[in-house]
Amino acid sequence: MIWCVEDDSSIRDIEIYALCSTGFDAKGFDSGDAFWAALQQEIPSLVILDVMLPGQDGVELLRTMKASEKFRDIPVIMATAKGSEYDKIQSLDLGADDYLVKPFGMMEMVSRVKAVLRRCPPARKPEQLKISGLELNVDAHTVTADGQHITLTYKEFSLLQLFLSHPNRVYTRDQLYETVWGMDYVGETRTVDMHIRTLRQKLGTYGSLIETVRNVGYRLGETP
Amino acid sequence: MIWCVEDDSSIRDIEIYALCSTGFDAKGFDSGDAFWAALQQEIPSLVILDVMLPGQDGVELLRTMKASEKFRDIPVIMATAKGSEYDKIQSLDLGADDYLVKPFGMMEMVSRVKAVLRRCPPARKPEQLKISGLELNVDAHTVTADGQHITLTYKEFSLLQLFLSHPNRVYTRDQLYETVWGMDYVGETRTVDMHIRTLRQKLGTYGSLIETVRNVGYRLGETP
DNA sequence: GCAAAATTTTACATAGTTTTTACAAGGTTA
DNA sequence: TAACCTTGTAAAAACTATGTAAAATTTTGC
Repeated sequence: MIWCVEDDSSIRDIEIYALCSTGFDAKGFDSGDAFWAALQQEIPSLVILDVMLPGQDGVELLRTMKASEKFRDIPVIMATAKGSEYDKIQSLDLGADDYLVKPFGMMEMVSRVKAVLRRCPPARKPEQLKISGLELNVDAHTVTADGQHITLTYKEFSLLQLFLSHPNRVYTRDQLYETVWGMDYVGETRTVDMHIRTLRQKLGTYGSLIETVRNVGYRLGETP
Repeated sequence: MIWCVEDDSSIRDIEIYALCSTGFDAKGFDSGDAFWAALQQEIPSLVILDVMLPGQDGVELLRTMKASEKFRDIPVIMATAKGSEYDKIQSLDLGADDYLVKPFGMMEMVSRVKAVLRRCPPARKPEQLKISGLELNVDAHTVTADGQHITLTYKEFSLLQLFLSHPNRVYTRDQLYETVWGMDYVGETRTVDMHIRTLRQKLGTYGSLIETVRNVGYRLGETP
């Protein structure tokens, strides 16, 4: 998914059209604010960012993105009518991957998008789930609390993974059983409770993050 | 080491000067042939390639490099007076990482070099994999532990190579089987476990680096 | 084609995990 | 407060994945 942030709708539409007809999936935003709001929901694979924008300035947005752990790795191509060397250097040194000066050809834009993406695809980072000092690494299948390694069994790990992927959400025992055990929960058994217990114990201080919701199930709170 | 391939010595010298004064290590070549000859000896970390060159044409050189397994991954920035969109697209689609149109500012060039290198992290050579005292050489197909040579069979070597290429990551038996054996793992067979065992034995002290993740698979830890 | 090496299968032991059982503790409701 | 229900806790029982050894099979080198 490629995002085009550009206030001039005619340019934006052409960009999106050019990208889509090349086989990319593209979406447009007419202001920095709209872009920033959408960014909280979804991570695009590349952003074409206009410098002169209503709302937040493109360079400011770039600076904020590169300062953020979460958005740092999103490739950015700046696009603007400001073609001075200073402008280019500023953006590139801030972390932009390329800089296009308007008016630019759509074919060139597409080629540059491809060139940048060619270098980025292995942008896969290890899937990490984290809440306060509690970290779970899916790839390594490890859990650490304040950097200290914690040994969990398979079921315990699965439980914690489920909780961490949806903090604050309450899971009934049925749901937990069906998700982690992959079977229907027929009822009278203390298996889930048992595992919650051992998990809480092993998590030490962070064990209290797992809250009991009486008559419903369990939930992972975000604050200790 | 950054290489500037450019027949105009005044431009070449400025480029080299700009790069060197930024802290890069730069070297110049005045013809495609000289560049190509040097390439057989050493792999630069980036090449700035002029299009109009005596001897071999820059675009031709680019095409040849990208067709070669050995040189494919070297980042290339094309630099030329030919600024037509067609020229840019051609080079970018051939695999160039950026395209500079002369006359360009040296500061911009340096920023673009940095931008490209940022995305092509370390030109890591995968032929030497190492963890603590355990070394695996892909080219020589040898393994040493604290300098002591260890004889591994083909499967054992492949397994260890896979582990070393992604330390800490857990591999399920399915994944190991599919990667090393190249077939679908149907299930009930102890083949993988068996090979893990012999591998552990042969690695001696380092055998304990291969950790069992119960119900999941195996992982190569980074610390003994 | 034979011997040696490598690989795979088989079978069993073992260690660790998972589940069950039983009861205690703590809330909730009448 | 008592009866009732839900959840926490502990230990034992049941179970299962993995370690291990040796035999069976395939591949390789000569």
